[in-house]
Amino acid sequence: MPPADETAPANASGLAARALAASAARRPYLEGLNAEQREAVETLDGPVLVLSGAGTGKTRVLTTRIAHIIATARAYPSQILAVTFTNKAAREMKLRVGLLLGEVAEGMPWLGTFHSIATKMLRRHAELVGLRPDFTILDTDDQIRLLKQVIAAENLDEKRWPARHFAHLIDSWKNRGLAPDKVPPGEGMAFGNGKGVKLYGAYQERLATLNAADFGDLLLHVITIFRAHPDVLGLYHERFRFILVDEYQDTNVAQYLWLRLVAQGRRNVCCVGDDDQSIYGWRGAEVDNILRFEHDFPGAKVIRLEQNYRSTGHILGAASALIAHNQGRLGKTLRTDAEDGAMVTVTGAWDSQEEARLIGDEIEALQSKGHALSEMAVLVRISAQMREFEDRFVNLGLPYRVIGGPRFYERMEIRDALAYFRIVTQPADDLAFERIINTPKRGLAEATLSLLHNHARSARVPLLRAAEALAQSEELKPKPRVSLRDLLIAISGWAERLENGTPHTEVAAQILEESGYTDMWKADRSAEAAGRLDNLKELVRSMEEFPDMRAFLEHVALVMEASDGEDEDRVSIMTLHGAKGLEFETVFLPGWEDGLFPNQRALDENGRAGLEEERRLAYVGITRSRRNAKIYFATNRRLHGLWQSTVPSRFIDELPQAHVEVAEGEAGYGAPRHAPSRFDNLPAFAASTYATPGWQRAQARQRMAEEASARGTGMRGRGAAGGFQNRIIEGEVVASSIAQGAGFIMGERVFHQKFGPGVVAAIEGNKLTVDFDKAGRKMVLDSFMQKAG
DNA sequence: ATTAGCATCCTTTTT
DNA sequence: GGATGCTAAT
Repeated sequence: MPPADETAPANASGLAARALAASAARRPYLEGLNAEQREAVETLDGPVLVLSGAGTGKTRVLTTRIAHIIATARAYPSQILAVTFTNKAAREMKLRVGLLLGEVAEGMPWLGTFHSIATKMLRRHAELVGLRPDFTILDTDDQIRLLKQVIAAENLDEKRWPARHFAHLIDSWKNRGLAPDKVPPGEGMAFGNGKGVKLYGAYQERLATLNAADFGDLLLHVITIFRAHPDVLGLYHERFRFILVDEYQDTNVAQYLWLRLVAQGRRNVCCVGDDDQSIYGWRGAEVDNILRFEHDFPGAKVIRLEQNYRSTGHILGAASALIAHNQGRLGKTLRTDAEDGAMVTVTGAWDSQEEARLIGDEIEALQSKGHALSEMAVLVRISAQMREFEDRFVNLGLPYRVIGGPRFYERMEIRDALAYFRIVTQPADDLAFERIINTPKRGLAEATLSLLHNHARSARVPLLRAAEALAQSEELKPKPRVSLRDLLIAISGWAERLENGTPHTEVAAQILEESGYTDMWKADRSAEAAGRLDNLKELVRSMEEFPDMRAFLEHVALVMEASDGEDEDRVSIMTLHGAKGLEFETVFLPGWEDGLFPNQRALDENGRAGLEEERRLAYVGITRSRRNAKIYFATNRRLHGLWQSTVPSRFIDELPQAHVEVAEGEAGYGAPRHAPSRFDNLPAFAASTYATPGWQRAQARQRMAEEASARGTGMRGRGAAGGFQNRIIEGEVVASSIAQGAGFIMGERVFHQKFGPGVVAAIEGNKLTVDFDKAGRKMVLDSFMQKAG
């Protein structure tokens, strides 16, 4: 369908006249922009690359540019293509453009994520790649289940060739714009006894039969269409007078190819990005796209935004010096007019628990001084670090919010419910049918399913149709036959109700009730069951915003998010990746230890490029803060269930002395007291907490083990602390030895990190039986107990 | 058909 | 440590 749903301004001279008239008018939205920003906003014609450092007003430039285009009547909102990576960014941009123009602009139909815009295009031309316009979008889970079938169909051992691995491989091909026939022969050999490419092709065929596309297809199919049908591409050249791209450093090859095809029309393309904030290399982002820009769009104007409006001097100084250790940068020099403010602090902790304790205390201290919790964030390298902070904050009663947990639509109960909705609206959706056929349990498992599969394959019909035929025949035993028939009757009943206009939310609720799905969770005694039922209610409630079931499912596939109270005052806990684009007054950066951050695996797999990406991550972390950045490391951390002693991150050594200070720990917490350049000397604690006999014994044990390993394997690692690297201390040993001389007595009030306050009920060696006020009676190691005042 | 118990694997995350 | 996924037992 050609994109001709609105009339373009009648002709060029009409446009020019209006532009002239408008340019004479006042443009309040330009006020307050600095010279570089203003240039980035006003350079409308031809390709523009904006290199925008952290906190330099990138979003402001983008939104103002859009407002400028519209206000000067250079194009209608519907003639502007604006692409972001996340729905959140798209929403924010929409909102801010609206604010700038004061409600004048009706929604911009082509402002969205790469994927949502590609989907919109693909639905219009689906038949050109063998899909129907109402194709289903599969998520990763569906994708993997489908791949399992494809792999099994080739008689390959699923264990040797895991579907998950293959899914990554296919994604990486799709991210590079490679259809099955374009994959370099060598690469396909690596999987499935050399059948990689064949399997990829089989998978694509299955997708077509299912009338489905995975996330990678959305872009890839559109690229295929654009290449094979210049007339279709021409429609979009005609339409899009201006193109804007956010976070350009994160584009992968497919996105780049797509963009280049669309932008080669009028060449009014403006990309905004920061090579120093490229942190998605591992999922196919190509920083080189920034360098290629000038090559592909000759005569491109490059504008640097270097005035930082976010952070104080010390924070900017520390971050800039750190990132300067990277080679292969385009290079920017950020400057600020802000005061120096507080230095970046570095604090050492004995272990990760103490680290969490220190941060918790500091947050409470700030809070009591009147700082908002919503202005503080804990930014971790890996999600596994989050639990420790959650535990600690629960104990302190600090409200917190974890950002980037499992997404709402990825939860089991939501996916199950959606599968029901899908099969009702999309009879060909075999994956949905398979998901719900025996959920809740109706005695339709493997045996029945394989019978269905055989039928479906030989008759070349979807599973649902095969099931209908089978339910009439004698092939099934009476029991499964009856329950299959009941299910089919129910499904067609629901479909009918949707057809004849029963509100979709009502039908949805009925589906969940009548299928027995909610009953299944009501009968479940496990702790999460109640939450799952809530989620289901929330799901049905959220459907109200959509006109019908189909629109709802479309939305869900691409955008669905949990809506937890964003406006409450809470500390945020999130990964460094999740923090990109956000800012806080105070940022806590725990876990700066070699191996964790920079992450060992990034180093192993990608060498120096990996290290540089980790360093950019560190840079992103520090530059999230407006006033305070607080870095932490622990000398002992439990990884994969084992205690390991760790070495402070090399990034700490790279921080400039002029902007960084070593924090004095709270009394008794044993913060190291030495110069920042001497972090390698750890562990060298002399603080009182660790001067207990038990701890000294543990140290002696460490030394013995160390000497033993030195004799056995020779010295390794670096410097004086080298011997401590990679050494494993069993949790029990450390814990019980610290406990020596703890001297608890019966009836004593005690406190436990996890269970809270309680009373000692019995003592057995180093094990205490404690009646906790909240958690009841528990047996715990005394080393985990503290005496309560 | 269901489930308990055992082995295995551990970044980062969007769509 | 803990989630996940498979085997083996009921």
